[in-house]
Amino acid sequence: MRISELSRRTGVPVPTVKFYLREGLLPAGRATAATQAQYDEGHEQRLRLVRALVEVAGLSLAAVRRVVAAVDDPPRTTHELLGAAHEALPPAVADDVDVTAATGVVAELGWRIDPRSAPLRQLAAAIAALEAVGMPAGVEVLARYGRALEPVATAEVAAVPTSSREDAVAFVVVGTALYEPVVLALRRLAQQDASARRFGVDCP
Amino acid sequence: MRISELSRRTGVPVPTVKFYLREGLLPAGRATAATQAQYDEGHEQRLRLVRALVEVAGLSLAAVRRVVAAVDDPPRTTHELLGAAHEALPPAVADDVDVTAATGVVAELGWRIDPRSAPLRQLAAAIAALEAVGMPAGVEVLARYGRALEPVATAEVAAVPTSSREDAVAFVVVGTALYEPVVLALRRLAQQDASARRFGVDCP
DNA sequence: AGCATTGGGTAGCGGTACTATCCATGTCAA
DNA sequence: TTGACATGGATAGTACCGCTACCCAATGCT
Repeated sequence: MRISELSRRTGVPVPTVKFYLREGLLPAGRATAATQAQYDEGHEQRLRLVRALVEVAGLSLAAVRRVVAAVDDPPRTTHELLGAAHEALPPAVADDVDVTAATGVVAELGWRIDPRSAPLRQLAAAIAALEAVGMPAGVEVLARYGRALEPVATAEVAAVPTSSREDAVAFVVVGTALYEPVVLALRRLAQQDASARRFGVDCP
Repeated sequence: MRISELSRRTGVPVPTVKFYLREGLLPAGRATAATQAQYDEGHEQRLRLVRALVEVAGLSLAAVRRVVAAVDDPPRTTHELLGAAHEALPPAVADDVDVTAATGVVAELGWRIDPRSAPLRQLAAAIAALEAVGMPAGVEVLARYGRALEPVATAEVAAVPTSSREDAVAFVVVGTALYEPVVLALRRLAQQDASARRFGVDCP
């Protein structure tokens, strides 16, 4: 298909598709002439992925670029792939944060975590922020959160397909980023339900 | 204290503090003269909150403004306060999304949710995005996520202090926004642990 | 032949979050 | 008291992001 068809199918304006091509978020089409190129379903799929990462996962184009780079050039092992996906995703946290508290939580949970892991620094930053606003979170509270999330993560990792390399890559990268809004929305909904139960409100 | 002291204590540059004052994120100080004003610990606390919401929760200044507005002018009931906090937080989703799938998940979980609830639309948008990239999420999978998050949300709502109005407001608004990075970071860490267990890696 | 479409490129635009500068007023140490 | 410096208040400017508009020559479609 040509660029206008790609645009029509995905609802993304042609100038924006061109912009993504320039930015390297979308691979170039197969050139058939100086002013003609062909795009296929792979391009359409990639374009949908980029839009979903931007609109739903709220990623910046820079983060999207890192994510699709991980998709295009995946590390050798699935475990490393997960690490690459986590490195690509925001929030970026400086290397020099004090991860002591976060490491304590992880230890309490008995998890095996690389001490340079990006999520570890993100957790450390979040803990520090809670302290800064005068709402410190104790290790046992954080461990309760962690234990609640354990079965979810285990199920997710168990669902990673091992049959095909590409399937695994897509699943890990997309799943990590696109399920975050799902988790956040469900947490908020669960809060509303719990709040309705506790404070007793009539819902229309 | 004066503005420079406020700046020194929080690490926020003086011009930025002035900017926040202009934007209404920070209430004006008590003016003692034409070019002199006094700030107190309340200002310092608010400034820390604004910075935490921006840097850790990743909120835009517009979202921060909505959040602090909810803090300053809280609704009557705690349940409505939670709703206000959820409305103030991103992602903003159009009113006209199809919430059928999201409502189905909520029904499966047996939750009592206002059909106009913002998180319901956010869940609907996330489900639609997963479908668009070819990774549709079934009701039973989503319900498993929901059930895992239930105890967390129940514990959070149970922890809302009822003694003081201000404490409740601060807890709900700040807790909702600032615990989201905690949840996301812990989910990623749990994934890394599960991945290490499944794919067997040596961690240094 | 004629005209819209395409690819390819540059330039501009609107929004966000600051940052710099200016200035009249005020503080305070010498 | 005097003079250096800080402060509040305002305006203007900056840097980045994510597009969007425009232009042009080559091409395809009729």
